[in-house]
Amino acid sequence: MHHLHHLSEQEIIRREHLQELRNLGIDPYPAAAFNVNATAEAIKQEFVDEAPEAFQDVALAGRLMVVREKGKVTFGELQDSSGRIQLYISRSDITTEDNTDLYDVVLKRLIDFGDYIGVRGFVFRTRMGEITIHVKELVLLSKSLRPLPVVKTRVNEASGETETYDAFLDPEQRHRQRYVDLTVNPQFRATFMTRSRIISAMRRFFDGKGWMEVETPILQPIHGGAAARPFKTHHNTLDMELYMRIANELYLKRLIVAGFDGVYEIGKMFRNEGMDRTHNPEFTSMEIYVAYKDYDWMMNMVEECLEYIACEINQGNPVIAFDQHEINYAGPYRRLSMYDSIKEYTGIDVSEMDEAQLLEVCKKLHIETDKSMGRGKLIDEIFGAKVEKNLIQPTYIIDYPVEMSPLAKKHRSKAGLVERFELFVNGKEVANAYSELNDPIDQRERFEEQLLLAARGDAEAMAMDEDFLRALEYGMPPTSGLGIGIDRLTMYMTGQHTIQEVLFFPQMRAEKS
RNA sequence: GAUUUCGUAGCUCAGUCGGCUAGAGCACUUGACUUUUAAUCAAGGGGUCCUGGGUUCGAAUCCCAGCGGAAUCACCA
Repeated sequence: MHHLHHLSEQEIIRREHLQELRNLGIDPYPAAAFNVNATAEAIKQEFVDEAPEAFQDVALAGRLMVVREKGKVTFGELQDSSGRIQLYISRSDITTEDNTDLYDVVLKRLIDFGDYIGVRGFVFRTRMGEITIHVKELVLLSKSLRPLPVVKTRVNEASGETETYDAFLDPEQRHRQRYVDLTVNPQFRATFMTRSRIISAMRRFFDGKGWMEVETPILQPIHGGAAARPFKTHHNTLDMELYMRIANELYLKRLIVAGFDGVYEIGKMFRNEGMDRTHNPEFTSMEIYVAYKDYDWMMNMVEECLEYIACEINQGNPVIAFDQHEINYAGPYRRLSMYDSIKEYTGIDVSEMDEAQLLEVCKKLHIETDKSMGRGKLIDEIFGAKVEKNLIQPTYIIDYPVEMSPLAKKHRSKAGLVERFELFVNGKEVANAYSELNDPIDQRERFEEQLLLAARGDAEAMAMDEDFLRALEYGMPPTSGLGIGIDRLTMYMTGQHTIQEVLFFPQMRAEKS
């Protein structure tokens, strides 16, 4: 956006302040580093009145968020990455008798709420009991030309609770201007910090097992590995249609073919589908493949992994509340077959039914169907409508119909099923895993069945991937694979109800100019 | 994609049944104040009432269309 937006009165005033600072010889955007030796939270936690010696020379930097002028003395609040601490600035401390400009002009008039400043001084406690920095030196580090929303808080003396006034909570503004959101709403910073800790704990867990983090292509000539509609793009030099990946499964399996025992990738997937509070066009998934294992082993591994992550972010406690539910991530989780789960929640045994009978069941249960749906899809519809929402505590649904899972190995003892499980928490899927199909002839037939589904109108059916089949023909060891939706796991582990709250920059419509 | 609902100052919001020059708090400007804390006190400035049509003597308000947001539902993780 190149056009100048109409400047508000306050923006014009701040630009005037900027010019006046320059006229006084003060650079509003100085280049030199300002070295800090403390943070707001650390001081507030560590300062003790009996031993102030350790806090005689502290240096902090951050935004000046609240200013309370009181004549020749000013109180302010400095906000750094850790939190806020009060500043006490007295004119006689920062200026000389013959020139009080730094206080009377610069601080009181030209420095605005939201500016970045650096301060040096000593820590003390005011009469009102607040730990405060007595400022001896003050420098402007960066001028703010737009006024931030003014969110005020105070502690209610009766209840002891913090009350917020004029909160900045409009979702559109918060998401479009996340930098503003995170500046004035410190309560939302914690979610993103936890997200980071979830991912790093997961990495630590996998790395500790000796598995290798890898990267595979995002631009793919064939979109495989999942059922979803892709984004298309075009490479000019190759003059070639490419797809943004909807999954990385087929590439990770190629690496198992290549001889690695365990590979995993944490990265973005892209699906050109609807957006709502649990779906963003790009989302983060973790996929891992481990050779010589099966899905039973994988269920144990997932229990161990999620318990580890939960404890890492929750002070050693694997129980994390979501809504009114106390979700316990410590294993073992309940294991229930797909057919048994449908029987449990509908009373209907669909295990022996054919397509026509399943259509009847759907009709009876008021589930919409269409002609493109095969037997597996119909069973999935019934499951989605009647079972899924009931699975609050971590629950494995195991042994899916073969039609639903073209990349999973046929069940070792149950005909028509595959060795697959999905993990449900809070009524939603958070993980999906198989004993991977490594029989190249079977895999080719499954792809061919997908082509038939595509011909019936299933836009999400998988495409044939000849190179992947070639890899399997060279031989892939028995392998178990797992995918975990990182965004959804983060939602559940941070108590958030929308994916927008766990993404720094959720996709939005173009802003109108 | 469907339904419901919302869009007023930098921010949070009032604005009755259609009726004076569209309001409040915070923020901003000027002034007072050397331990305040939603600081206080005094004075002042600030508006494309989302956009475009329509009805009307008169529209922030009613009608139509559009743009944008939110909620619920449907599909996907």
